Amino acid sequence: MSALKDYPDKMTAEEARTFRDAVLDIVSHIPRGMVTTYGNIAALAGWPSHSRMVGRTLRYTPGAESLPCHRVVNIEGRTAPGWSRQRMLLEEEGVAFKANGHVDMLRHLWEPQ
DNA sequence: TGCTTGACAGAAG
DNA sequence: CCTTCTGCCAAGC
Repeated sequence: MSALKDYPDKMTAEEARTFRDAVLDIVSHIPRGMVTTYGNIAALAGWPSHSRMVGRTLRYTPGAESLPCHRVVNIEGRTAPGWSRQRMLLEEEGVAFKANGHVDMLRHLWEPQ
């Protein structure tokens, strides 16, 4: 039995560039007052197992600061460790946080069709 | 080449 | 709810 995945398991340099561009494009389309998750972005970009790469891309790609990357949280609604300003930015656009400090995902999760 | 480190996800205790 | 562990995979050392 061949255990083939429905997506490639490793990226070529060119695929990595395509992935990065897709991630940045998706992030740029997140509406005000909404958030999405690393895993969701990775899946939309065509690499479902690369959620960690999404975070890496946003953190280290020059120019990502000009995108609404504060609207990216983990699937539980937790904000990025060591970036307290993220919560501030989200609250400014009306995103509600629960008592446990997580984003209320039921109200603010954005999932494009 | 091999081990460690994460802006993750999910499960376990 | 919180911490820790495992699986994941590119990057750094």
